[in-house]
Amino acid sequence: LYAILHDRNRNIKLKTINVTKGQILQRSGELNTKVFTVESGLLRSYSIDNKGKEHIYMFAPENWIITDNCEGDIPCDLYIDAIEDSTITVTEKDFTKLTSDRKSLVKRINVLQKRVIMLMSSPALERYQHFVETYPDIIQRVPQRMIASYLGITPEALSRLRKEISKNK
Amino acid sequence: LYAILHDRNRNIKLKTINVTKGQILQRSGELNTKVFTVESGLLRSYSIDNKGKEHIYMFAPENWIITDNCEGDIPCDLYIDAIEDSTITVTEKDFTKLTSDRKSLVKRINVLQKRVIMLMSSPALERYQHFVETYPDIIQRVPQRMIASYLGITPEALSRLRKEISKNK
DNA sequence: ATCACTTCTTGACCTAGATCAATGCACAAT
DNA sequence: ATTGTGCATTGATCTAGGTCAAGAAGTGAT
Repeated sequence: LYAILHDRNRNIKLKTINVTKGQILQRSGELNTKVFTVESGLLRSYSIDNKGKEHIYMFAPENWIITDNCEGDIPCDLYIDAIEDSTITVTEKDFTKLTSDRKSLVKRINVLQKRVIMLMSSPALERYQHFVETYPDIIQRVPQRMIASYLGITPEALSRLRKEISKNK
Repeated sequence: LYAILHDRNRNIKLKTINVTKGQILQRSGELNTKVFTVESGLLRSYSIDNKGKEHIYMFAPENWIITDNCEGDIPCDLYIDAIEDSTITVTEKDFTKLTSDRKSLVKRINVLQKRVIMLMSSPALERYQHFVETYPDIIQRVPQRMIASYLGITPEALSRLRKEISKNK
């Protein structure tokens, strides 16, 4: 499928690239028309608030799609970079119109819904436990401060939470 | 279009109903296969945490679609009820597979993305101001405690924020 | 081996927002 | 008119988590 569309040369760029840990693929403020599909490795997207603090919006391990979900001509909010050396496929957003199906969009909305609900209604401890259960693999692969950032707390707070948990066992 | 599909009688129920203020359309824990399209009026979806506290997930004024975004056989997390007397169209989720287009899903993801980022990185005051700018009409139509719930704070906190704002003007 | 760099931890203190409780206020029902 | 009933406000206090600062412990580069 990819090949066919590529051959027809419909203004579609589709390439597989290798990125190294730390490499930034996308910056806040840029116009973004790219969607990244992770073949191997781990990416993340994050915003930086007006105090300069990072807030991780999403982790993208193997087989995830990651992008800043913004309209074509509006500068986007998120940075995207590689947490591990990764191999990724880069597609234009308008190409994903053809491929990314309803199902995966709905799935993404599901995840976001849970996220919003958790952020509003659960204390940090529960958010952490939920994260551990839901993404046990990611825990192993990223530094704790990133987990903290994803959970919306400071690394210090997470450290104390974990201490508390290990004490109560 | 509706009429045609309806006529063909493909297991699709599509009806327009009137609901009165306070009427509950959907409860957490139920299996939900419905999508509500608001013709007129105002609905909301919300979760109730384990302390019994409501957290508004979404407001749906005219022309919005509201549903619990959960898989077919998984009990859902959200309640949906009417804040105003409303006229709504009820469709089955599998019907929306045919109609709800990519564009509206993507739009929804946009809104959620902003929401998550705001929840994590902005203090209550900024979230409130952002809400006022983004949904000026809704402010007029719902009690403050619901705005507070949407923002993830208590009514008391919102009251004090507003006091602060009016003082500084 | 050591220096630089980053992560994690711990302690002391601070603050945004929560909680609890009382009061005032509007408006609907009798 | 008056008695609810729910909403908004205000005050007093409390707490989860933030901030700041200082170690400890791991990791890589020279």
